[in-house]
Amino acid sequence: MHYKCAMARPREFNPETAISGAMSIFWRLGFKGTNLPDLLDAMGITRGSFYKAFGDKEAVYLEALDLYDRTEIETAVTLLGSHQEAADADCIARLFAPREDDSIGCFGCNAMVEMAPVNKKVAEKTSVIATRFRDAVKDRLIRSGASHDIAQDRADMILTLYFGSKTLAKTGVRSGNWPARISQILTK
Amino acid sequence: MHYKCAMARPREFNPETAISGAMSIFWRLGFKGTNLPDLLDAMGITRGSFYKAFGDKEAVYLEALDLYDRTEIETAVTLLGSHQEAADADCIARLFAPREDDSIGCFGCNAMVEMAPVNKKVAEKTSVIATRFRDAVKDRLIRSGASHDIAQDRADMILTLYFGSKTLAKTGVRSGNWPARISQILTK
DNA sequence: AGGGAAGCGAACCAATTGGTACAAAACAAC
DNA sequence: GTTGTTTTGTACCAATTGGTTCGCTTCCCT
Repeated sequence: MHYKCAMARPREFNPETAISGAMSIFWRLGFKGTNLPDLLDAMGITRGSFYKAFGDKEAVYLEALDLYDRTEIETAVTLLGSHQEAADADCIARLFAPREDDSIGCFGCNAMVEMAPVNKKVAEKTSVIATRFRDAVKDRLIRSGASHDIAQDRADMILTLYFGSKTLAKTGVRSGNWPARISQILTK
Repeated sequence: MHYKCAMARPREFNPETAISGAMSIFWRLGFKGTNLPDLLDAMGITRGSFYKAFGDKEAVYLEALDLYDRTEIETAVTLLGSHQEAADADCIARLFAPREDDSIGCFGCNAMVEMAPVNKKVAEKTSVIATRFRDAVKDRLIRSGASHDIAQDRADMILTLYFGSKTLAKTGVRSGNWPARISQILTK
């Protein structure tokens, strides 16, 4: 007789790794632009494991967004939180630096545009991500001595510029010299 | 015997009106998010007419982008070109005013995010649209006495803010008081 | 009036979509 | 080794996808 049997056959894949693969392809191709075969390929698992472990495509997309929040956004928030960096402007401008492939943009921004208007859960997550990012900028400015209102206003501006620059980068439209521009904003 | 017969049976629909309907639904749902039945419904025509008149779904999407350029963008460019409006800041801030339904964002921005990285023609058109918009801002600032470099920089900034604000609006993230912000940018 | 060119719309199509079923396989506990 | 439980992978599925075919209709032109 048995009382419990925690795990019969162990997983052959690492869920975190699989979600990371999902994030990559969703980031590049979007939700509707990614079909199951390609998604499974990117995750390195087969259909059976996919549906058993995660439920369905939407659930994986939401998990990918969570991972994005825990990694990319977290990195940015941490960077903003550490004052070892030189000036606020340099620290913030670093967030605007070009990536390996600018045409993929920002996953959060992509999700906002493609999915937020038609999927409440995505709308909620992307809204939280944007707010978290903005608040990290705001908190840093407050710690640097800005008033609450000034910090709020500048953080709003920087968040908006961030999303705009990531969007424009997807068509290859260059949008100028960010370090100079950010410091200009921060000095009014 | 006949030599030419330009048109046997006349169209029962207005192509411009049909494309306008296509623009509406593509704007709201995106390219991949719009299926043929719904697209045909929005255009008010049937499959036969659709493929005969336009070719395929992609061609209609490109036509819709052209229409967007000729109407929405043209309106903005014209507004920027007329100096009957009061201050530059007020004129530009008007472009940031909320629309009936903010969750649809800006069609050009949506196209940039969803399609530009995977469709060269869309990338080209959206790039042209963004550039045209930016140049209209720049030209206005130059006409108001700004130097070329200053005008270029401020127009870049405003374009980026525009795209960012339209993206953020899709999740309902409010991004503040635009008239004040624009005038702040224009006065350095 | 009648010939011919074009628009129209429904029936049809192959391919792809996301998702399920189920048998074989792998392991822990006994 | 046997049993029980879970993962895995393939075969399968219905529904939907964008697109084509083709007979019927419309109406310009002589």
